[in-house]
Amino acid sequence: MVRTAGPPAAASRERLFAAAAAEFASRGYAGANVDRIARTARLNKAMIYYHFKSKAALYREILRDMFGAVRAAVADVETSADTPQNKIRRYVEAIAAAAEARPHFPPIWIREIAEGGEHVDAATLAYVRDVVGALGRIIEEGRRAGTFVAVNPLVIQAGIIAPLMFFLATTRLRQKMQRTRTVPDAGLSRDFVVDHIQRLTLAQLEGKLL
Amino acid sequence: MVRTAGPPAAASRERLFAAAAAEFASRGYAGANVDRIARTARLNKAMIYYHFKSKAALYREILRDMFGAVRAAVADVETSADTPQNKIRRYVEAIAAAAEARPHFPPIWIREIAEGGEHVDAATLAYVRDVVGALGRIIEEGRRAGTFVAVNPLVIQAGIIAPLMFFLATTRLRQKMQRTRTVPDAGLSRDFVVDHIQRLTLAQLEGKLL
DNA sequence: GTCTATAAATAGATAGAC
DNA sequence: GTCTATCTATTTATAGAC
Repeated sequence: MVRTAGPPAAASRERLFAAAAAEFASRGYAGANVDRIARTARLNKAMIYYHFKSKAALYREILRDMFGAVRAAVADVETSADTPQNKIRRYVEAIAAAAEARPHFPPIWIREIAEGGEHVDAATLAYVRDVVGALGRIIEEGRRAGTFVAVNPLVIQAGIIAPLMFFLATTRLRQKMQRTRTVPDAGLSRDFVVDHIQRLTLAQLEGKLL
Repeated sequence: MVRTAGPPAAASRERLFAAAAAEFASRGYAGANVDRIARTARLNKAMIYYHFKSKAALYREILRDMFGAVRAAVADVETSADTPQNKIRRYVEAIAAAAEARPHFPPIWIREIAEGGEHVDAATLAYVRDVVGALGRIIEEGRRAGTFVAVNPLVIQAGIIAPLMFFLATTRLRQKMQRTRTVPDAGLSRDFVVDHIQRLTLAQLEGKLL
């Protein structure tokens, strides 16, 4: 089958998806404008309602994509053959990688937390639960092996997600605060932060804070 | 001076302020509705424009109140006579207390982070800078005393703020996830979390993660 | 699949009476 | 200080042509 000269139709849905992700990330659900999303995708507003049911449905699809990716990455880590310590390291790394592959991920996730999961539907909520569930099983594995102490998985999850998302989402804000050079940002690289969170998490799990 | 029977006029401004704080917290700046704010305050929408200049000005006033309170509490801690370790503990406690005194605080702060400080004006930004500056001086004091290692204050600040705000802001979300009882929430009290963050922060500052 | 035009609703802001 | 009524702009969503 020969393709026509213009942009392929299939790509338009993806352009809308990408434009919407960026818009929701920078302005939030309520602040997002479907007209602007369409223009960014070089399409018309009506196309959003053609490809997606509504603004809300479009947003939910983005949420499912985000947490579906995290769930898959984390499931790989859990079922692999590795020590609990390394699984924890790779768990942190996997979430960081999934978030970095989607620049809209940190702002959107952070906002949903602030809103108490207002737009999180049942399907997405199940993904989130699976992610925390996987972490809980890794912790339990380490506990049975005698290397980890018993800790609430939610505490550990919060200790990972919170600084990670904050770091990834605050790039702009940190630059804004730095224009007056009050605080040094040097050394705050992505790898540094991931490494830091890995150490912090393992220190908690190994009971080194008591 | 004898008070009249009806509600005193001075109180209406405060009712609007309180209603607005709750509205901004649960829906974000863009999602907030001035009409709803007025109704919650048992007043009319026009009163918002009488007491405040605009929706944006009202929001900025709330931000200044939030960070002004944190700045004051943190300044007290910094200038007090205490060991650097205790100052760090009290620094965490002071921020937690300021946030708890204002239920709207965690959601609003978290959102501003996601938005890169979109609505943060110069006055508020100065408050934030003072807060991080105070932390930096406490750390430097401990470093000179030989008890702390040199660490970027922003890393420490993020390590405190992120889990703390997440915990305080996710009460609803955690309840939502718990309806199916997949994850236990027991033991996740306010005091537990503050204590945990204090230990975590000191462990970093004392170089115990290396 | 893609567009223009428009309906329909919502929301920020103001005028003016009391 | 407080209200009602209204203006104006924005925005989600749809109808219908191509």
